[in-house]
Amino acid sequence: MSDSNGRESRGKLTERMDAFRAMCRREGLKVTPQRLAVYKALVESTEHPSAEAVFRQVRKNIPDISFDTVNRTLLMLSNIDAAFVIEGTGSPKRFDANLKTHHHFKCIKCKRIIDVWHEPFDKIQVPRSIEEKFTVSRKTVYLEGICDKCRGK
Amino acid sequence: MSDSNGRESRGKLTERMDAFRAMCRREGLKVTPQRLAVYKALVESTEHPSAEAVFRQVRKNIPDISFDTVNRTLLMLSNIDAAFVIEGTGSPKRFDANLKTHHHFKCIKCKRIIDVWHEPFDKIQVPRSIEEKFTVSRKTVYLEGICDKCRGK
DNA sequence: TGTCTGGTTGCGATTTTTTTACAACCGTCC
DNA sequence: GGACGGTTGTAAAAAAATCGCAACCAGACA
Repeated sequence: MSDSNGRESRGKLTERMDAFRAMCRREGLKVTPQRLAVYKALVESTEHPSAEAVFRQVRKNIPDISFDTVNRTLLMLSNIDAAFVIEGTGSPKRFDANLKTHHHFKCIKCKRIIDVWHEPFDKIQVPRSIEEKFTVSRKTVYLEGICDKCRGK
Repeated sequence: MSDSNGRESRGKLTERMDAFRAMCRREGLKVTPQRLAVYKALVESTEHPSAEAVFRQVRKNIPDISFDTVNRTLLMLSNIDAAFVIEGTGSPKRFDANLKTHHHFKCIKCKRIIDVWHEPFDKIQVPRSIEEKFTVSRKTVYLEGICDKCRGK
């Protein structure tokens, strides 16, 4: 179950953590406290955080974790399709563990990334000419511009 | 006029260069040999090159140009809407001077970016809820996956 | 055409972001 | 409980982007 924003409700966190453990085992990856903490931080964030931001968050609970481990774990998550790197036009990489089909708007001023929930976007059909040649693993609508907070300036 | 790929035909290069001169003047920017060379290299490329790649190309004609100038010029081009930074999920930034509405497929293995020309994608409508709050300056469909050349491996 | 002015360039140095190497460590399996 | 092999932390460096400044030159005007 999810709320109107499509975000998993709080009670589902335990379930997602369990599912994550299962994914790791399925992939032959060890379930370590660091990985659990990184995944949890990403799932709980609504900010589409960078590795640096996840690092800051995770460090509150595991002060000795290294940035490298956080970064490697995030890349691992996108490898096993437990999360993905958000499309966008600049560094640093930004991550998202919300696997429900949705889209993004990115403010080019404040770099904020806002979820866009819009049925018609979900239904776009990849043309056959592409589907025949390429294996499309991700399709999404990407919007860019100025957000409400930055527009006033 | 453009061919079936939407790419400007060769004979139009002079026109585009003239148009670029005009854009610079309109923006109060000086027309320098470096800027002309960078813009020309980007227009002539079909590779959606990175700053580094444009740098390598431009250096063939202007051996003493600095990377910094190339990079600054590319960012300038996107500022005046003569080009844009391509959406995508990793560094380095990739640029595109083809302003005709089109979309991209990016191969996550070889990082190649392929133009996607597909009418229905051009017609997607930004939902009112977004349009009311934000100023959308760019909207595009972004596809990601494995390209034909990488699939065999 | 010569001169002036302010934007532009090239350089060097820095910051930011990402990646690598490797020894110590610790989940997992038996 | 013990062994194996993947994982972690550390330090270092590679990759990418940015900054400050003196010399330079495109554009404007005489």
